[in-house]
Amino acid sequence: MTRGGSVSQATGNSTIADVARRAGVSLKSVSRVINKEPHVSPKLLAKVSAAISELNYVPDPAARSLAGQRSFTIGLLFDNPSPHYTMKAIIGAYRACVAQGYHMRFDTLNSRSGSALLSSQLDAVVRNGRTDGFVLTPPLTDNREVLDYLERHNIQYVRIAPAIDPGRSAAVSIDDVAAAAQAAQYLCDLGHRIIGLVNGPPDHGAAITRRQGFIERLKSISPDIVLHEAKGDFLFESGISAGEALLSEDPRPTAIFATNDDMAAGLLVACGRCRLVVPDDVSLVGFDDSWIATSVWPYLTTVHQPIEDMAAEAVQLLLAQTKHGQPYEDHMLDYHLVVRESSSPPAEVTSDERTAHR
Amino acid sequence: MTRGGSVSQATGNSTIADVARRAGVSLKSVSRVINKEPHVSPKLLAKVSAAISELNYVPDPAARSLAGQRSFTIGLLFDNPSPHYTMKAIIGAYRACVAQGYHMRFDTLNSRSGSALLSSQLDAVVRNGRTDGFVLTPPLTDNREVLDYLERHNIQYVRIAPAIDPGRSAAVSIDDVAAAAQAAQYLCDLGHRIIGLVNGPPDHGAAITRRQGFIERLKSISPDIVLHEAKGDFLFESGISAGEALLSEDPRPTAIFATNDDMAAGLLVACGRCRLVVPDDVSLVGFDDSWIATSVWPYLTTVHQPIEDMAAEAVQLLLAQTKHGQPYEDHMLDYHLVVRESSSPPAEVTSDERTAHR
DNA sequence: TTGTACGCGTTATCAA
DNA sequence: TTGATAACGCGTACAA
Repeated sequence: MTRGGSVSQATGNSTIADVARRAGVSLKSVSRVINKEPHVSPKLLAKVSAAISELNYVPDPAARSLAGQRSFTIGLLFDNPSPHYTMKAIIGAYRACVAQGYHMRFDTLNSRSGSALLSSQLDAVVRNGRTDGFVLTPPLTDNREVLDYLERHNIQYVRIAPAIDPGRSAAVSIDDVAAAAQAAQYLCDLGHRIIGLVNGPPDHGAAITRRQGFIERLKSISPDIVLHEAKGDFLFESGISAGEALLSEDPRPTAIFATNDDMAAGLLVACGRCRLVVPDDVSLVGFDDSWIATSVWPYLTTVHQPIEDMAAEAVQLLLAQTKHGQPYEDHMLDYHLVVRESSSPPAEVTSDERTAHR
Repeated sequence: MTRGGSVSQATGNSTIADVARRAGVSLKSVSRVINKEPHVSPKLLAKVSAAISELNYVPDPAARSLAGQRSFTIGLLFDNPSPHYTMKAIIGAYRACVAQGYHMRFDTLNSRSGSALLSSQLDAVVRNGRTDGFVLTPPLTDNREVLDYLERHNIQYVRIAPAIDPGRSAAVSIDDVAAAAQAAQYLCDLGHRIIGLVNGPPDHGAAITRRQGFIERLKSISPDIVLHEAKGDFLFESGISAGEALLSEDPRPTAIFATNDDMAAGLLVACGRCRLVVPDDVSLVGFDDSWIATSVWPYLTTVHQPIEDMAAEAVQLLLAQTKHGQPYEDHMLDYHLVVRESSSPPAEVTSDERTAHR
């Protein structure tokens, strides 16, 4: 109030012209610095940088996108049944977007609708979105219709955890085969020999890859291991029914691996209903290390997958690829098994039972 | 391919000039229609509307925000411990933003940092955000420093579930007092007379309001009801420790009300550790009806709060208020008790115990 | 390596 | 009630 006049200082909205004047250079030179273009002498860079920070200058994204080609917006595409996965992906991608001065949109597609509907959904997303590119999360990652559409329209995209067409686009993933194998190894090392497996939805590439990694390792450890499989769809409820099916098998599994945490939490319920104590009677291992893994009791042993980092990394790859047309990179991030309270060696009785049954 | 030439049709990027030409009017007239400005004759409106839909015209947000005042971006501010609440709020707010052609940002503030830090966090958010306004979620809703800052900088905002300074801003809420009272009534109707209460963080207005509503109703039903209180912070872990404290009370509560679902899920764990069966030995009631309420077993009886709708409504109020400077509205949305498997009448033993203790 | 002139698609000002 | 014209802040083409 008493300061009077100049509002522009307070809100930090100086323009590129202010910076140029203050640094004693041309508009274009400032622009070069902002966009990290080549042909900028060190001392010009220094002058401009100084002016920018003195004026607290922040480029106006609207003006940039109007003048340039880019919208400074990227889109995150989902069709994921697990809310926990979605949340982490949003957070991670958003972090990367903010860091780069980008907007983020997210949209949900229904990939199980017909191909006509799918393509009209894509039309809608693409048309009013004006995005510079998309990050695809599973299972969209492995949907060829989506991939084809994007390529046909010349739209940049990066995939998270693709299971098909490697090299078709930039991608960020973990080694699902090895991760699931580690879970199998862990359970066997604990002494389990009768093991259950809860699968994910059949259109979900990672679900298939995890199954494969888990089973292969089991077989390679010993041909005597008994494996029971059950269907699932990555949702909590399907974990309950899968668990009830698995626990009524004979011989009954002493350990169950679910291909995601939501279903593992459902297994916990099934165990409760069957009056079985976890981990004493049944060991449980999940996959993802999402919030639900530590929102149930006992806390779930699970494979930690850095979903936030993967999404952030995907955004960075996308931006790098839109700026300089680099060849497709495939970034492999680390996973690790997190051992918590839902797993332990099988009870003695169990091994007696097993021999009795043979 | 065979259609030849015109690319502009396919991608839908026609400009306001195209529309004006096609409708045979001036640029400004089209602009008026788009922005629903007054002084537009019906037949002009009809011509322009027709041209717009024929050309599939969508205004360029970048150009709009450059020429106009608005950034077409609103911000959602969080400092919420519960990830489930956050996710729902994001989804709801995002839905409303997309419907109105707005971008959405979200940022996290740490309101427990000192006031100097808080205000620099706000500076950062406000400066590089260029948002048209903010939606404040609890507990930021009741942080006077934040409110003061926003008003001092003349920034529009809407609060979700405010507990202080009613009328200071537009707001969206539910009647927390009545909602908690209904939970109390429900438990008493079931026959419970020894009841536990898990509180939320002290800086969280709704937590206080819920406590108040719950206790008042209990007292009004009967002065003989025994109430045990425990501290909590809205997180899962605090539910566990609160539960352990409550369950070791003498007389032991036959029912516990947690002021959010995450803590109620923690109570479930405490019950398990104490070898108490829910709901046979202890009834549990939560608040929010978030995902976790149906990701545990037994499913939680809880008060459903329409978080997504509240956030969406908040966005709409904000946009209405930025466009036409209307007076502050306070929208009250509906809640309802969702009875699931975590609650039942107290076991007979319990009422014997109660009389024995008196 | 640096600078100049122009245009991006829209809204705002002012006149008709 | 309508329309012409000047910004908005920045990137791009081209020139120096």
